[in-house]
Amino acid sequence: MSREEKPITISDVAEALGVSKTTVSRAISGKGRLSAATRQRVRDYIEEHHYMPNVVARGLAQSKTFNICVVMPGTYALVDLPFFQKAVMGVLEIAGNAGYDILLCVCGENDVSALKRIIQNRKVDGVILLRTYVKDEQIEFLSEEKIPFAVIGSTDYPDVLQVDYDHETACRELTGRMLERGISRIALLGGSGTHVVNQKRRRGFEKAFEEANLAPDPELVFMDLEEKDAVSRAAKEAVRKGAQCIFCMDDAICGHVLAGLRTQGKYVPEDIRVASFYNSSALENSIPSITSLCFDAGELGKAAGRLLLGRLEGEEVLETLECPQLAYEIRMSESTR
Amino acid sequence: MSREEKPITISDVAEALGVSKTTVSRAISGKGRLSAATRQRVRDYIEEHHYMPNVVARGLAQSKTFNICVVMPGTYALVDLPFFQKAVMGVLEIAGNAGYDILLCVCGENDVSALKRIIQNRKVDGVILLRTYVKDEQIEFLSEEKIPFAVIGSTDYPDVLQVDYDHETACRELTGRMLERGISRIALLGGSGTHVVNQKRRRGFEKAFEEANLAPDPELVFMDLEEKDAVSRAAKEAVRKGAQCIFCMDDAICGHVLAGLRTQGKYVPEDIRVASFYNSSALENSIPSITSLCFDAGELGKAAGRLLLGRLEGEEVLETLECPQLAYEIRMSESTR
DNA sequence: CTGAAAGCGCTTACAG
DNA sequence: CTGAAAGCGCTTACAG
Repeated sequence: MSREEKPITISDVAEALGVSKTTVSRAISGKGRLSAATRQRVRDYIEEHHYMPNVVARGLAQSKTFNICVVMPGTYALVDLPFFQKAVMGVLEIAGNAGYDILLCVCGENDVSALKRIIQNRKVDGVILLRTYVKDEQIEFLSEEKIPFAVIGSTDYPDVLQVDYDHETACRELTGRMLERGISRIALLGGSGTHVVNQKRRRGFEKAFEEANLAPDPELVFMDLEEKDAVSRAAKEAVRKGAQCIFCMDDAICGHVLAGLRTQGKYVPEDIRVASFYNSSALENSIPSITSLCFDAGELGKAAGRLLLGRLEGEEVLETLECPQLAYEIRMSESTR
Repeated sequence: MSREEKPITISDVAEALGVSKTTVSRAISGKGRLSAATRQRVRDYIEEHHYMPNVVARGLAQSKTFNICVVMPGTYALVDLPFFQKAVMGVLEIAGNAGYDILLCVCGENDVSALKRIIQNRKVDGVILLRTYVKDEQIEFLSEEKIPFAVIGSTDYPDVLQVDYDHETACRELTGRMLERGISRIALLGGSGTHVVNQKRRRGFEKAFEEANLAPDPELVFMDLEEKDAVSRAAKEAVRKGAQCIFCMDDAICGHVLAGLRTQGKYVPEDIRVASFYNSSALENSIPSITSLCFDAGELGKAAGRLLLGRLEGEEVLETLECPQLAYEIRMSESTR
């Protein structure tokens, strides 16, 4: 079936079989009554002649596209993180199984124009956001437009399908373990505070201190570190101020911290300990191995995919906020010995 | 314009203006004669009322989708490489500017079923392959079906739009530089030999030796290294066999080599030198800095996007094979001091 | 310069 | 159980 000899259509099938298009359509979709005999006849023919319904035409008739939009964050540094790549693959797997495809979109925190265009062009049936912000224009827009969507990450906006790990608890636990060992001069290096996940991580960090009747040294908390140099400087500062340990909010920051420390001739864990609130292949080759929190980005992608598809296909009742508490893992390694 | 109050259609516009749908359609597309006055009237109305044509309907009428499919390689290890991520972003930028969106697809070297489904569902107007194989089922399928497509990487299949750096020359040059310095016991560690790019790299490596009237030690060539452990073992072997330098075919392999050497207590470059045929953010934090070949994956993505769009929009004459020789960079760093 | 009408390939009330 | 017909929202010969 090459492009020249035009693809066979539902009319061709109907004609060949001496039935109506209606019948063929029903045999395919399974909707409406149909004698088992004719249904089988149609299916056999279709099978034999490799007929494939034109999804676009079906979409027009049903106001569906069988596409879902996945929105990646626009910040250059972020896009590089294996996290998003893995999450997309997770969504892809679930969507593919249900006959949906993935339309890619990149949005900045303050520029949702790409998403708007896709929605207004009606190219997709639903959307999955890979990252949430405290004030989130994407969510506001999608809610306003009443587009079905799900987010990876948490949000306080009402009625949104969301899936996330419990970052706050995870960070609290990891921090708690260090405090138990009497290590309390801990520096915290993080990215943008406008990301919900970074806020949760920070909150978990602080909670662990509260529970131990301690308080983190504000001088050791460095947020909004958006690029490599800023991270290196913060790491240097932390060392200078006598930090015993550096907590990194994600894998990218951790990579930069490790590089910065090596430049300074500081050894991990002898001179200073290091841990990361998110592990990834970016840290995989590190020696020493890095103490870190392990989350499965692929699982998040799958969960978000299932949530959205349920909303798309299932009963409209599924209006509830959902948040499967996925199980994270704390991996204690050489870097905090 | 929320989803409840149905989106305004071309008929609504026509009715409101007291003209025909034909006229509205022409005012938008710019095709066909139309008085400047009415055209302006239509455009003003559209602007004011935020009318957006339904791209799906237009697609059905024109047999177009305004989507292009980007095919990522399915191998787990590969998907992680920043290269593909960057390339996709490049395509996204070009496609977006032309009003096209990106449909994502993952294909294994021997499993093109995902691509087939997308094509047979007529979800896209064209395809971009991010990786080529010596025997390439994707290319065979797309050629057979007469689907417009472009590839990133080289191929010997006839009549395919392709864009690539000159890996062979680049690798030859880098290898040559080491040989000039009298360093000739060089190990080569590479991934699958079924990838065109890996063959080119190997060929460049060998050519440099030939030009110097030397020959590489076959014992120091390790191909088809598909996972971390295999790479580590190969690195160990290379050391044991007295290699002065290890060339890594890509960033992932290089990362594993560096980790493996550190485990063995070998220092770079004191004990052994290391260089990589592809640089990426994965190596960015490495200390010492790594001698490497630098290619811009984003540029490749953009070039491939332009090629395909030209083919899609432009004259059908554009049947020529094209291959802009993009300029690579050789970055000599500490790891080969 | 402008429009009526057919068509893109499906789906789905409505009849029978 | 099956079909004729209208409709999804556009585009495009063909007339005028």
